[in-house]
Amino acid sequence: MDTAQILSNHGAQPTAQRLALAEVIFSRPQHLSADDLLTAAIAADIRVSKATVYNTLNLFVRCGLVRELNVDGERVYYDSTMAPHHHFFNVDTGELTDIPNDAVRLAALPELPAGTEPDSVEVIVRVRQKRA
Amino acid sequence: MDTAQILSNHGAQPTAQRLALAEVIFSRPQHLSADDLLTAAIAADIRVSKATVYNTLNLFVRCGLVRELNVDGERVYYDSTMAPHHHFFNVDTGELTDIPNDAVRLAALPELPAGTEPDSVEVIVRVRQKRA
DNA sequence: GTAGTTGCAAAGTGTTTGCAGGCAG
DNA sequence: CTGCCTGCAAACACTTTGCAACTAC
Repeated sequence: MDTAQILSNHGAQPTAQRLALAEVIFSRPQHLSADDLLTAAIAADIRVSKATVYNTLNLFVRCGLVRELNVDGERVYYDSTMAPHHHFFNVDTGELTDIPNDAVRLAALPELPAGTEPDSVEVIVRVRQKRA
Repeated sequence: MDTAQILSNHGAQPTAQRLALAEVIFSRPQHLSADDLLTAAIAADIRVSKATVYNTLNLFVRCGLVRELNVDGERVYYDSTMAPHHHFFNVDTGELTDIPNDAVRLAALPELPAGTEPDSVEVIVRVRQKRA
């Protein structure tokens, strides 16, 4: 299935910019900020504006194509992999790496707040540089 | 032990503003944004500026008196409880509630990235309003 | 005195938005 | 034609910073 099909199937109209950005995002599993994506897009000769990058990322999140990651208050990261998994966050370098889902086992979820249903579970393991 | 002692012991000079803000923060377990704290402080007739609220919260984080929470990209929340525990985040209402630490059990941590040591583990269980 | 703290306003960063022009169906 | 998309610049929200006045040891 090609990228245009994937976008359509998720309810996102496959415009030129969105297709090009999707190709960059889904070229490999990665964690990108909006600015990272804009930079990568420009490097790949994609003619796209900052506003469209932001609009597209928000759209992709709503469509379930990418996942939003909040690890530090500075900026939002977007994860090109929707498969459930968790993250290491190196607080010294800002580096984000994946933890396979099966490497983390949670006991049965505690009782949810009244009137709510589960949406997702995110585990962030913060690590720091080991000092020599 | 009084609040001034606690601040001193954590390496924070106990100034009038810091003491007053600490009283608000530690009056009960809660999750506050910087603006929440400023509002609460003003309501409590504490004469303090926005800059000092931000400086104080950052200081308290560095001193290990409060914990920073990143749940949505909008703003940072500060948790008045240092004891290890996790959080429910209601994506519809923005409400944050605690999950007791023992309600979540993690399997042994996966191998950390080379050259790093563990810092902390944060589990966020996102929930949404159950539609009627 | 000296070093650290405060308040104000200005600056900074990341993100969103209003609007005119463009493109697609 | 009509509705959605794009780009630009301006607006925005949150947070940090420069600096002068102040406070505490």
